[in-house]
Amino acid sequence: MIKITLPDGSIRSYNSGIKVIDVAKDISEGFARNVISAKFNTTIIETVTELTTDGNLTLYTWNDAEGKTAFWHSSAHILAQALETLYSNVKLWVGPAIENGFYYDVDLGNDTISDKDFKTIEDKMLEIARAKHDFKMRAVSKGDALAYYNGKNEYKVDLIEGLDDGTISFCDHDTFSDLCRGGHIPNTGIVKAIKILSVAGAYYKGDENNKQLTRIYGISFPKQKELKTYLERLEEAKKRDHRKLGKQLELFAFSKKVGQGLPLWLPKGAALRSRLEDFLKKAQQKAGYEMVVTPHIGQKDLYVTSGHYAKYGEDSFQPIKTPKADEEFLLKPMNCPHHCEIYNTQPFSYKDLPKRFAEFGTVYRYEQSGELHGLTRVRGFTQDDAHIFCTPDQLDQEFKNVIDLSLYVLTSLGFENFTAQVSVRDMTNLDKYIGSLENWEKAEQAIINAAKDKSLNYIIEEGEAAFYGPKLDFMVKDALGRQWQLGTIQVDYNLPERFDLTYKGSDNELHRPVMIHRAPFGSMERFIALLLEHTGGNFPLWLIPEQAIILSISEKYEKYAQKVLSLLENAEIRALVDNRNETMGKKIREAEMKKIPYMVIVGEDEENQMKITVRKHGGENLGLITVNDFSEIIDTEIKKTLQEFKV
RNA sequence: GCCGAUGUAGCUCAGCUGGCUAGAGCAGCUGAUUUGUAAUCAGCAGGUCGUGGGUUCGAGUCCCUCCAUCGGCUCCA
Repeated sequence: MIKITLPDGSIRSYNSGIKVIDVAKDISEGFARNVISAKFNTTIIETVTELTTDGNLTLYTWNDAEGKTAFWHSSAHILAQALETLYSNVKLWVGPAIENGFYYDVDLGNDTISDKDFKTIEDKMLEIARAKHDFKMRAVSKGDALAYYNGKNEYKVDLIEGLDDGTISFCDHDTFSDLCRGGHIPNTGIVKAIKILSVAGAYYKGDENNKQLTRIYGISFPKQKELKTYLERLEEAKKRDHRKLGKQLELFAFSKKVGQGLPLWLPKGAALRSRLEDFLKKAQQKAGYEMVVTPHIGQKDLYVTSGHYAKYGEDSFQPIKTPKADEEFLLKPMNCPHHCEIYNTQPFSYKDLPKRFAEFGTVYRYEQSGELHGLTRVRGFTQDDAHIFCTPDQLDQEFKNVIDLSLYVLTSLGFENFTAQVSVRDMTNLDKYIGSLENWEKAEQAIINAAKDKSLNYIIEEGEAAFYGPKLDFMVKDALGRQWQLGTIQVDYNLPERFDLTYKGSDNELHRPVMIHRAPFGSMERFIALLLEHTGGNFPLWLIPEQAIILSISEKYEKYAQKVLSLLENAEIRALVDNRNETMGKKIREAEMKKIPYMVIVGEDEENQMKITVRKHGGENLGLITVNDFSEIIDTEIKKTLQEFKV
């Protein structure tokens, strides 16, 4: 009898139906344990492996993350075999499962792969899959493993050299063998549908000084139908792409002439953006921030003092020369140095702190051209920046306050599925961090406590902290599932030191304040991009450029339409009139495509009764109502989505 | 920056293996129509086919350069 722990934790016992195919060593979590590849009856197992603990078998199915990982990792093996068959000089590096699918990094020698070759690769993979080869794990000694790859594949040799003898295993299927730590489906036949998605260059070990390998991305499924659904979803997601919507809704544009990565905000986009700024300004004012304004450039010396010049100087925009030979300015890549200098304009006592300087500060960074991406990654962008200068004792409370503000911002705009990434020190390499151990300890605890306290969905990333302090970043996914960082909260012990910032303590001695960098939106550009993708362009009513469009049934009602417009304007509703000589059907269609939330229809009936007919975006008809009623509907909806920030 | 792909009218796209004055729909303009909940009809106008060079009797189509965009890599708000 074999007991099976199901993914939900429940245990089921079976007398038969499980057929153990193979046992090998699995080192996936750094320790050896037995692995059993199993078949369950013959049908259910589209499933996947196989972990034994205390003689129990944990069965993962296609619906578990672990199951998908094993499924896709196994698919990567099939891809590798296909590539070895099709390309004679191929050298394999690694082929892991990723969130959606898998990839394999290979050195193709002199061969290249382009999307014209995808079909051939897919066909070869399907051929291998259909043959139902079993995946078999096999423990191999370090010597044997090295001997196998020596002279044939320097990448694998390099990898094996870093491994401990006794932890090395291979996976075989058909005539194909690959160094592998395990996690497979029982056989290749379970993979029924395969799509090669793209090729890309990827640096060996992710280091851009190394050779660039070819990375082939693919996805596979146990059923053809699932592949079809997946590809359809991908198509759907592309429709929500902020670049497409931004053009369609006339929010922003790019111009080759202005330069890549430099967005131009069109009237509607600019209005939306300033509405967002006002929203945050209002909350920040309540939270005790003071607005400041600083120039877009600064002397080179400013960034030498801050240390940014040494770090980014080479990669930034070239210095701006002036008629004076020895004078140099830089476009500002960040606002912090300017804000430090604002702090330095007057002496502060501990009673004055915290000081919170906020600015919508536009910064410029010379990002690599291949990195630019719509509004999410640009070369000129505006941060909703603020720097808080406080005493070490105030850090805890300030951090909590900033999280409150960030949460207010994110939830007010409908972001619910965000994660918080807490970046702390690499404890094995403490030398690279500046600031006292005690302060770091305090700050890291402050962040983790705050994250717990606010019951954030957070993960702790060790070693991800900047050299100057720990941080917490809010991460959000775009329409295609790519993660982006939005808001950020960073503790900084470095700049106060470099700019020699001080305050007078109760002991009449000078002390060093702690600095917090924070930006709840992250940047206006990226935030609006992700908001576009989240809402599909159906922004909250308080934010959307046009709240209502007045559609006249015919040109005969133009006067009445204009009258309604002025009434709506008086009620502070953003509206426009479509009085073109077109049919109602067409006007509605266009208003729908522009995603205008309310369509106000005026014709003979409306004019006679001094009322309006209202249709909501999507089709709901609110019937014949007065302008006052409509105005109240709008007010109510806005109040529902836009709450005041409470300190 | 690197690997791969793409670039035809304001927008979305056709244009096969190189062959007459480069096409369509939408948007625009003009006219007709005066419209009741997702496209009224007709006409007109609109393009140095991303840029520069090359091959050819002939290039939107083939080759090279550069620019921009897209998918990744490294980096990051």
